[in-house]
Amino acid sequence: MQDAMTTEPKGGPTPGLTLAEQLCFPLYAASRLVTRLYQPLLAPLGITYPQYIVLMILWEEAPCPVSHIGLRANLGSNTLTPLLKRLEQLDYVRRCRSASDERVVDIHLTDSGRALQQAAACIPQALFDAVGYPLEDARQLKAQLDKLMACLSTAPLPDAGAGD
Amino acid sequence: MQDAMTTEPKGGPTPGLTLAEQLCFPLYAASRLVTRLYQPLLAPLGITYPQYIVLMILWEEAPCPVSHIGLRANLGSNTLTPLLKRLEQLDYVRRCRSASDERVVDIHLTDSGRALQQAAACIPQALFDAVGYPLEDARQLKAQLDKLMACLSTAPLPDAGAGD
DNA sequence: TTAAATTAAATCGCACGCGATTAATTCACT
DNA sequence: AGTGAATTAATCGCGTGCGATTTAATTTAA
Repeated sequence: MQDAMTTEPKGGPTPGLTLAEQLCFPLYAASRLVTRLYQPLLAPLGITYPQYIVLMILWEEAPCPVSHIGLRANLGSNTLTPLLKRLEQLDYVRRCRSASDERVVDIHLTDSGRALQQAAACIPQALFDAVGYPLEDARQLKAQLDKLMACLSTAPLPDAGAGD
Repeated sequence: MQDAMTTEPKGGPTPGLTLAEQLCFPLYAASRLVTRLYQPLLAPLGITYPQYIVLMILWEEAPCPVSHIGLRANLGSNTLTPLLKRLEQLDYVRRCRSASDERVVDIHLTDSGRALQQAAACIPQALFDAVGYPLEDARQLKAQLDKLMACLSTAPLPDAGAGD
């Protein structure tokens, strides 16, 4: 049952690259696993994990334009518009076209939306308690992820065949 | 228009938990960013990032049942069945019901599917070169992610209201 | 001042993820 | 053998993500 394929420096093609290859999957898997852990805690509030992410931004900065949420969360209007419409249907936000610039849609929190912040306040703690992940490791992991994000953001988009 | 509650006062609720809250977002954002970096390199091969993940598993272990891929990638048949059908349409895999157990569908690599491994071999290197992320950091990040995964996997699914 | 470029959302299409259910097959137990 | 539990994929429904295009409003440049 236990394959030893994860670390096979013997004859593998350039061990460093293999490791880089391995980095992508834990990231993909861990992200989905975290989403799954949040889900049962968010379900009683009627929201999904991406909606929770957006609400965290709004709890800090509402009212703000859709584009601002997009910058913070790295999401486009193609994702945010339907998501925000769902939050509006839940009466957590209101979408108002800006008076000064009719192109902009400002997202406002409703009273329910603000109240939700209190209801969600216990979630991080509940998760941290359930998962036995040491706080110091969390700090390091976050620092590493921030560093990775910085590198990824400034990275030139690689092209397929032609080398520059 | 600026409420004092939005910006966190110094008496915030347990700084450690706030950090834990912060961990979820970088994970979510980094995972999507990595996917986006892979995409232009995978597009010429006609495959998506999740398809690439599945193919990496198959390059190691094909032929194997759908359920085995699901265990390795933490994906269910609801995700894998349509994904594998697309890989089959691309002539990268074949789906054959097992003779010994008719419930099982074994996934085989085609010649094209095997050839794809060579074509994709340069991708990790290309990315590693494009992103200036130090190898040593990648090692540490992977180690942290593996540790997190271990904790998440063994964690009891947290329930909303009632404890335990 | 109008035409062109720019910007912000919305829309469209497709491919995940995943909770839930269904259908078919095999296993276990009497 | 026979019935019920368990297992494996497939299916359904919904909500993202995201490349691409569209629409509307604003800025700019001519």
